[in-house]
Amino acid sequence: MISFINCENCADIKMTIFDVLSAKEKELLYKNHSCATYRKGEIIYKEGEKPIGLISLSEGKAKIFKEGVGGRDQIIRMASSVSFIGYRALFSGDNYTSSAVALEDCMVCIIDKESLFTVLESNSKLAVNIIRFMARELGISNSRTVTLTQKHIRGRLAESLLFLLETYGTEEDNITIKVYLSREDVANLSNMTTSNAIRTLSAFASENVISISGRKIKILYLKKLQKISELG
Amino acid sequence: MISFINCENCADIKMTIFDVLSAKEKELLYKNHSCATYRKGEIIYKEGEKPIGLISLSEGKAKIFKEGVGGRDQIIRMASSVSFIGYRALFSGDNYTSSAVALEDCMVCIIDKESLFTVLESNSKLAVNIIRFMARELGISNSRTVTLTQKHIRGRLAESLLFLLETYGTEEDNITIKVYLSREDVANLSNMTTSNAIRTLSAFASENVISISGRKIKILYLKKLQKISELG
DNA sequence: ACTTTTGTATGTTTTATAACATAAGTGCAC
DNA sequence: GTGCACTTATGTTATAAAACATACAAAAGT
Repeated sequence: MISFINCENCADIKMTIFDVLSAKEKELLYKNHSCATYRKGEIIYKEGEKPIGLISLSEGKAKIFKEGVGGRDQIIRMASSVSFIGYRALFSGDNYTSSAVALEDCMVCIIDKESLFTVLESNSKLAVNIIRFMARELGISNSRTVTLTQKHIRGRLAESLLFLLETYGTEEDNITIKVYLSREDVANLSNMTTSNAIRTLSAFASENVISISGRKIKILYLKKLQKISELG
Repeated sequence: MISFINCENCADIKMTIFDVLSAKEKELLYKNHSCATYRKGEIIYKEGEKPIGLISLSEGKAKIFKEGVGGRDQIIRMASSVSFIGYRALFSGDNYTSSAVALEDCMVCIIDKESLFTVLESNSKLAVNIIRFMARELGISNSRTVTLTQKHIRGRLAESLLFLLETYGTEEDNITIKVYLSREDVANLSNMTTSNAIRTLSAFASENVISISGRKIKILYLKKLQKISELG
């Protein structure tokens, strides 16, 4: 847990990745961090901009997406608190190659780039943690490349729903996915048009695999959804 | 340059990523490395296997691919000497999530996992280099996810040809792509069926954008190919 | 309360691409 | 050299998904 204990906004940041830091190192990061809030729909960072630090999403949910060929967005990641966003460009030294938009009111904590790299160079354990973290992300990305290209619409949508379930969990009823997405976002996550996302969600609902009420989606028949996802 | 100067096989390994190592550290890696050769078509590693070390492709070319839903492969990376392969699983602690096959006779150099991690924990500069390297790979992977899903066949094939050109360069004539791939490999790289790869290559040839003689592909009109790739 | 905008839903048409079929060419084994 | 398997080539058909069209519902602004 990073010791941002003096910062009321970041007090709850639990980043096991920082477990390996000394008190002094944590202090340096703490001294050089800042907080910001974003309202639902606001841009946290944008494709082409230069990263100024490591952004940790302390509260709220965000979508990370790239603009595609015909202006069609592809969501490449759904972020939930607490996790890092925008770290790829920061580490590679590029400008952002994707954008982040708040899906609900968000609180972020930005650790200054210079300080982070100072700590990174002094503490190889942190660096190894980050390598491990990024290796997992790369695995997810490669996997998505295959499923998004090879699975059919139903398979892709089923996978997305499972993915949302895993990422955001459920409400108290244990079946309602705890995220509030437009059909367009669902489509952009699943590589399909909005029409087809609506259509296929309806199909799943009429098959009693899920139930829809507005943007709230309940998973009624998990096994079947998993099967649809696997079969592609 | 990693000081594998005593190893006749690895003498030519120039990995700037290891520049930051001390003589002692290089020595440790050297002592704990081994070499292997693979003939064209042989499997270097396979999806599901456990990584035993960091593999550096010292000579030859290889394709890295994942098996998709209907047994259809998706090539996620084309590797050329000198570069690392199979590092993702090594760093994440997983088993391999992709396979590597030699496209021509290959020589690899395997640095023992334990030794690598020892050096990695003692030298944060190496770790930072690896973080930077992986961040770039993640960017490429995300980018490919979007282009492979959103571009049309012609755009995807054009992009693949440009990608091969960039990765492997040309023969002495400056226009023949320096790699010898089956149409099936081209298809698996571009997310299309073999038929469509053949068809679209023929189309490009009849438009004088490329010329084909067997598996040798010449880029006749680079600008046009780039345009086809951009338009999608 | 009323219009305007935005999102959702669903039917119809069109199109890109896969699937299938077949033939010709190429390289390899014997 | 001859036969066999594999690759390349190309035409035809089938189909999944996009594009388009329209209607309705919900939210937002006036």
